Amino acid sequence: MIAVKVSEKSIRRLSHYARCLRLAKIRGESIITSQELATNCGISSAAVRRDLSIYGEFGKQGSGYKVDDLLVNIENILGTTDPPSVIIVGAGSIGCALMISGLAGTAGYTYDSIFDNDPAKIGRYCGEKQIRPIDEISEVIRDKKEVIAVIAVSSGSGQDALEMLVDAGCNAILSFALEPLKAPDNVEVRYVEVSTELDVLTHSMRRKERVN
Amino acid sequence: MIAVKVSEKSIRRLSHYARCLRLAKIRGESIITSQELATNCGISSAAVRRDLSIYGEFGKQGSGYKVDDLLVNIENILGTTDPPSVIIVGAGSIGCALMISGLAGTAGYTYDSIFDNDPAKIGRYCGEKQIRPIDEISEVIRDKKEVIAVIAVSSGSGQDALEMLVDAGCNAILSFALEPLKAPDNVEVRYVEVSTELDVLTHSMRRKERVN
DNA sequence: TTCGCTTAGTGATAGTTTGCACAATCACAA
DNA sequence: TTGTGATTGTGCAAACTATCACTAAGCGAA
Repeated sequence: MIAVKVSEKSIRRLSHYARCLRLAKIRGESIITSQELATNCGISSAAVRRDLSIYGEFGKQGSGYKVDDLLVNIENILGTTDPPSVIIVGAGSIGCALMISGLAGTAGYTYDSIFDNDPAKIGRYCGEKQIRPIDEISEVIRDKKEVIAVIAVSSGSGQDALEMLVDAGCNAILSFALEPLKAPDNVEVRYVEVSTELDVLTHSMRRKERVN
Repeated sequence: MIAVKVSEKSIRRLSHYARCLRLAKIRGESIITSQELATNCGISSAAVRRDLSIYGEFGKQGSGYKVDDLLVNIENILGTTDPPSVIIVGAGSIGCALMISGLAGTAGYTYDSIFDNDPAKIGRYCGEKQIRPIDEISEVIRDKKEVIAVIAVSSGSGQDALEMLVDAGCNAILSFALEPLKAPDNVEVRYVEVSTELDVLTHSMRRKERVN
């Protein structure tokens, strides 16, 4: 496959399409149109077609896209055909909740293990898995080769966690920490920013009041 | 204040600036430059100045921005000077974790209450707060006037939860549910999409392998 | 087959966002 | 007061993104 350079927004949308396709598959549908995908994802059908056409011609004029084939193709593009393991750093309430709630309905990710540096927590269970001491992280990362790490440590320790992960060879991180983290260029860091989402909601709510 | 029409991206960045400013305040700094804000948020200083100049001239050439004043101004713009209450629908692991972990370090949001429809859970504690029956939601929303609701229910029940909230008068929702939700135009819905973030990370990781 | 209907793929266009670069302005020191 | 160094606010160009609207192609019925 040719590695096309494409925007992050487009990749996010591919992820949404994949989710819709999985649902359509469950419903037993075998064909889906750009219009249906668009409605499900809240965008225009032209956007859907454009996103998909970047990578090839997956559809058939007059009918639409084969659900199974398109899903396979998108998972190929995303690389989620054989998804990497996910580990969690920090067995606080958020870390444990992620572990327990699992990732059902996603591309097939599974939480492999969870770590903490608090001796009192080590050995306890989060769902099925026991909390492991943090020094075992590098071993796990080396074994798995490819790992996405979720940082769910308490405020202020995010940067330390990141550095430990990077040293161990991890290059994909999803952080729930509030603070912005610094990482080398070859490491991709993304954030789940609950507080920013709340700010955006507040802004929109208050703006409406002003306008009305 | 004039209600300027502005992009969501810009609002998100304002939220980040606010966070940086709070940290700077804690560190005891009284002046901050666009360059410092930019470095902290991982963007260019021109972007910072542009975002801020949309709403007024908050800075002083030659020195920078007064930390306190700028923070007040941004909180005014976002509407977070007096932030709305946040309620949680769904006392599963994620809902409870949010309640427990709290919102320290944010604009000052507090989780007001948490609801579930499972009789077995009602009355139990999530941190300080007892889980309340779901039929009390509309009462709470009416009392508070302005509420942001976090949907953290199990897969498949997201739409039901949303409709109940909308009926009760809530018009700002943050959903952790996987499925895309349908809502009236006057209701703002945002999503925390852990699985999409993982997909984006996987894509970036796998793309690097191909290129190298 | 042929016609009419549906839908994918895409060139062109309009709209947004970003980044550069510089004039205007301020603080401060001599 | 005058000169120097720093930093803001912004015009402009370039890059990027979304949208329209059309062509080409497939499907099914008569």
